[in-house]
This record gives sequence, structure tokens and C-alpha cells, in this order.
Amino acid sequence: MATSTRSVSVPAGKQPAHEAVYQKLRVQILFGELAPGQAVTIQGLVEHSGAGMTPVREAIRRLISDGALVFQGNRRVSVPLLSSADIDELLFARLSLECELARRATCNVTDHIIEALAEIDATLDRAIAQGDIRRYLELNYTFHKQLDAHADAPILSDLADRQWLRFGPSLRIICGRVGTQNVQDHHKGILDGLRRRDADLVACAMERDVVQGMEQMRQGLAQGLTSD
Amino acid sequence: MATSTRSVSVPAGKQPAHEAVYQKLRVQILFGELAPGQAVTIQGLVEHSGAGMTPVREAIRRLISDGALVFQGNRRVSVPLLSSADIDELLFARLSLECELARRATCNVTDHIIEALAEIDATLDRAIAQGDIRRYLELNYTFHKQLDAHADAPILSDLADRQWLRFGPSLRIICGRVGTQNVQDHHKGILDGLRRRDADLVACAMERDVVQGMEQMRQGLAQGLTSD
DNA sequence: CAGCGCATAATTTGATCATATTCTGAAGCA
DNA sequence: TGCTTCAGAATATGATCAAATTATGCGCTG
Repeated sequence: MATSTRSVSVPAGKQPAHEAVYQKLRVQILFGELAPGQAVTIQGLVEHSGAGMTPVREAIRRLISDGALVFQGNRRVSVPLLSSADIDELLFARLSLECELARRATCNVTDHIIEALAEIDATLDRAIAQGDIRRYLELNYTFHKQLDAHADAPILSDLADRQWLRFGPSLRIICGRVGTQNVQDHHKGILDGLRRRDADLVACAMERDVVQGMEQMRQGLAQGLTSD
Repeated sequence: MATSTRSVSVPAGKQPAHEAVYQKLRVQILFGELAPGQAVTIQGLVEHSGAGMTPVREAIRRLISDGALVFQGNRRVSVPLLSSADIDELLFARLSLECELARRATCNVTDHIIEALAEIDATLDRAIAQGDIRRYLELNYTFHKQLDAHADAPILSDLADRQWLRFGPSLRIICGRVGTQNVQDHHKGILDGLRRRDADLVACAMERDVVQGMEQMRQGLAQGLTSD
């Protein structure tokens, strides 16, 4: 459990089974443990997770509502495959939401929070240097999520958060193919803007970060998804 | 030995029970049949809907994920109460999403579609004149939803659609208090822009429509039933 | 005689329900 | 007031039914 995000949630001894299944699946999707297009069966989850049928079904319903899984028309559920049009929509949504969240967070962050973000970013750079894709994905998500958390906008933050679930599996494929060498984020620019308390600067850096990430994914997907 | 009383005499389609319950609850929330703050119990739904426990649970999970219901921490679920900060976030989300959807739809709509929208708007005006709040809410929703449907952007359209669930119950309260007399939408401006195929014009009219609706709700809630 | 296609059987998976168990909230009692 | 008990609601399980996909076998054609 030494990995990543110290979750802000309570130690909470007793978590409902459906919540546990949801969180577990959520992480798996977010960081690409499930491949795009892969089928997700209820009975498979039941056997694999040890939980009963009802909690698993509830978790899957939530994930479908989140856009993290797609309902295939017949009764099949699978991990989403992204089209170029999907990327286009996600780009717009992320730009709108995450730039606004970054702006709002700029007004609220303290020096201590900024340093915590810088610490995450430094760890992220080490993960990139080591070629640790999984850790890179986790830390990148954590960086954005922590920033959003200080925007004091739970609804918008939740909306933004959900979009990450849509491209998590595909992003993992892309990163797995190109490696972490070509990865370049704009977190330094974001941190710089935060230190100056310049919301426009932060929003601009965030815009570059989002655009760069999405466009890289668009190019990767255009070349086809067969990998591994 | 299940003496399965097939009392469900609604062949209406081979729609799964959990989907039917979801849709029914969704409509009830969207058009304010449930009051903000009202508790929603599983067993209550089971008795009232005639469905079993599992489908009801799945439907409620989806609604919670949609933001249409809120989980109260303990095992209670209720219809959301909106704060002024919530309105603020919803205003931003709706402005971003619905203006963009309107822009995209402008490029796609045909004369026939525009006339269909105008027809909806005309019916809406009659509902306002008659003081039929429920019908006004339905037609207003339909107008926006039909427009969004032609934006060719399923993800954004879905995101926008979900936000309506958040303020449906509260909107109903506001409209019920002020009546339909003061209601004024900007649909005419939207239709005018569509006929000219002027995306900027459409987006501006949509912006006015969204701002006006949300601000009216903010004022109403400030006087009425919310804290903060 | 071999390969292809369609119809049917078998198996897997999803949907639903009845029931047992656990937990929350509140009434009752010292 | 504070603790205990109790009722009711939510959570979770496994069984059962239904649907769909896959597998199989027969007949047909080249």
C-alpha cells in the first residue's frame, strides 16, 4: 500500500462491499489495468473479487454511469474504446472544467499546499526517469486531483474527475507504447503560476497540459490500438 | 416455489426492470415530483414500483452517480438541496456545455429540425399561458434536449443532460412559487440564430437563457428553503 | 468426398427474487 | 442523562429464471 495517494477518506473500518468493488474497479480502469474493449462480466467479477452478485452489479452500474464502462446494447459491458470524436469532446470538457478549477484553486491554495503539489511533481519526474508508467499515471492523476480539491467546487471537480475514467485505459496503452521518455507535462508552469497567485497563468499552463495530453492520445489512437 | 405472479402487465418492451425503475425515478426527479430534501428509501420504492429489491438498488446507485440523488453518509439517500455555491457551479457547467452544444448543433440542424423545435416552443408558450408548470418544465427540457441531440456530441450531451437532474427538484419549487407568469425564455433568439445558421448568435441566446434560468433559481432559493 | 451454412443444443452470463444478516436510529429504562 | 434494547431499513448471499453466445451436427453443394 506504499503506492501513491493517501486517500483523504476516513480509515473507515467498514466499507460496504459494493463501495469496495467500485473503488477497486475504478482504480483498475483509471490506471489502465483493464484494456480498452475488454469485456467485463459480472460473474467474472464475482469470482475474482469474492463479493456477491448484488454489490458487483451495483458497482458496475455506477461505473457505467460514470462513463468508465460502456453498455454494449446487448447485455454486455466492456471497457470503452475511444474514437477521435470522443477525444474531441473530452478535450473540450477537460479544457472547460479543469481550467476553471485551476483558476478557482489559485485563489485558495496556501504555500503549504503548493509545496505539497511540487513534491508530488518531483516524485512524478522521478517516476518518468525510471520509466515507471503506472506510477507516472498515478502521480499525474494525483497532482490534478489534489489541485482540483482546493477549487472548492465539488460538482465541477467531480465532473472533471469522471472524465479521467473515460480515457484511463486508452491512455495507458498510449503511454505503454511510447514509454515515458517523450512525456512532458506543464506542471512546472502550473506551479509557477500558483506561486505568483496568477490565475490566468495557471489556467494557461493547465490548458497546455490538457491539450498536449489529449492530442498525444489522439495521435496514438489514430495509429491503432493493438499493443502489448 | 415462486408462485410468480406475473402482475407486471406492462409488456411495453423488454426493458429490464432496473432500467424501468431508473427511467421512472429520473423523470420524477427531473420534473419535481420529488421535493428537495425528501428521503428516498429502497423499500419504499420496492413497494411503490412493484419491482424487486435488486433492480431498485441498481437504479438508485445510478441516480446517485448522476447527482440526481445524494448519499447522506449513513445509509440514507435523499433528493438534493441546492446551495448558492451549487448554483454557481451548475451555472458554469451549463454555460460551458450547453453553449458549445448549441454551437455544434447549429452546423447540423436542417430546416425541418428547426421547425420541430419551433413547434415545441410554441406548445411551451401555450403551457406557460395556461399556467401548466409541469408541462412547461417538460417542454423546456425537451427543447434543450432536442437541440443537444443534434450536436453530434454524445459525451457532452450526456454531461449537460445530467446537470438538469441536479436542479430539477429545486426548479420545480421555484416555478411553483412564482408561477409561470414571470417565465421568459430566450428560445426565440435561439430559433432565430438557428435559422440564420449563426452559431455565435445561438450561443449568445443560449447563454442568456441559461443565465436567466439559473439566476432566477438562485434568487428563489435565497429566499426560500436553503441554508447558506 | 470435403467444405460450407444453417438450425438446434449446450453452456455461459445476465436479471430477478426471497431471504438472511448487519447496521442505524430511536424508544425505553435505570 | 446515559446506557440498553428493539424495530426497521439497508446490505449481502445464493438460488432460480431467462437470454444470448458458442458449440455441434446435419444436410447441401461443388
